[in-house]
Amino acid sequence: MAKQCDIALVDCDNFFVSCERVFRPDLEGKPVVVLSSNDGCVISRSKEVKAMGIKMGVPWFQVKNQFPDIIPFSSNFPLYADISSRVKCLLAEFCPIQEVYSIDESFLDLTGFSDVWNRAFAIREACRRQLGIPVCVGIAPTKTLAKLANHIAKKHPRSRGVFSWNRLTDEQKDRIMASLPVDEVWGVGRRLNESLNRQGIRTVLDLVKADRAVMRRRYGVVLDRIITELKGEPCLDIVEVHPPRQQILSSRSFGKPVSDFEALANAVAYHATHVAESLRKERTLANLIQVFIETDRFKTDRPIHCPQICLAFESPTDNTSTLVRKAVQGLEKIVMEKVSYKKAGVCVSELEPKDQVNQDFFTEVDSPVICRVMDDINRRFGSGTLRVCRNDLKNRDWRPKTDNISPAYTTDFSQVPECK
DNA sequence: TCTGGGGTCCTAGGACCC
DNA sequence: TCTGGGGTCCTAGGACCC
Repeated sequence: MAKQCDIALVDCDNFFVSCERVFRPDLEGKPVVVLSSNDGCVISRSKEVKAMGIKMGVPWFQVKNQFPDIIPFSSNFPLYADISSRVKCLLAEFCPIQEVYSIDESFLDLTGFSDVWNRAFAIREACRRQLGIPVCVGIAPTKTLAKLANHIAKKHPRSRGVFSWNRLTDEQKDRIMASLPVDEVWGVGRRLNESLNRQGIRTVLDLVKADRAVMRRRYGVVLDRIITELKGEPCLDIVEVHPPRQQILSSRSFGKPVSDFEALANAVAYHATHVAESLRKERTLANLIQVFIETDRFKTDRPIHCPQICLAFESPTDNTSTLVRKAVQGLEKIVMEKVSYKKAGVCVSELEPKDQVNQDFFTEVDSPVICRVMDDINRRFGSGTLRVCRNDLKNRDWRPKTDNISPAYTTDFSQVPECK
């Protein structure tokens, strides 16, 4: 028999809220939410908020008046990204094989350690004590089961934050799977859940016991892999090094509707700049650029207009000026006069690694010196210190609302908290 | 008044080729 | 009268994730 693997999923508890609480310990035990861009939707909830029945993703305006005690934060991604990287570094001290799955989750391959169970508790303790971030750990032979085990660790206080599938008897496994609805499974979303329910598959156990051939035919390879993993047979590997991204996108809803062309061009230039910086960070070059603008999709009394255009570069590029120029050209082609837009974005694709691009004698593939200088200055003095003209601070009417933003405690010297 | 942003993978179907 | 079939590639759209 093959040796059983110990795959751990470490998942931070309500991560964004926990990050805010690191610098605001007075908020411990109080209902706190973090909102999406424009203070639009609830994207992280403290357990007090979950207990009030407020669902993930609900529009903030629908709940804020009803629950005046809730303390809202606009999202502060530089802070969350910084704390996230500290968590990943700390985890690396406990396990050399780590897949960084998302901003608040990592898979660790603990197979071979003699102290898996105690190690999981040690991880939890270290994250709490050294970083102030509560985490839960789920351990299982496969990633899909580790996700499930993590869910149990989070939900049941008796687990004290760690749950191992590998310590269960077969009867216990069946009992747990029979008690969990099928949509708790990683990869079973709303549509699949509805469809499975119609077939009479309501619990995780129903799915595991379902006819494999039928499932495969009806739902394809994805669900087939999920079932295999739920049976304890791994088919998803730990991905230690992420392949380069295939597309890079930057977009935002506006704080208020925008019809002025200069303001739209400013937004598009802002996103093109952002995308160019990401390309240089990833060391990839783009062949295609897509520009899109959208009217308010929630306003049903007027037509929805979502034009987009895709343009090719003459040669692959990561140059801010080139991207901005092309993006604004695209915008000119799709924008309609006297229409109010609510969102704009830029997406690049057909990316290729910079060092593998065929060098063409007549075109410059290396970023021009000016981009490197811009990156250096912006890194040192703050994002946006040096910009192209289109990306000027005038015409920033489109800026999203961030009424409840916390300071950049850990990434800006002028905002480091003071001790008195 | 007010409704996020950034990704990946899979599949079906059409175009095209021999 | 009768009008191939199999393979690949590409793309758009759907579904899912956090």
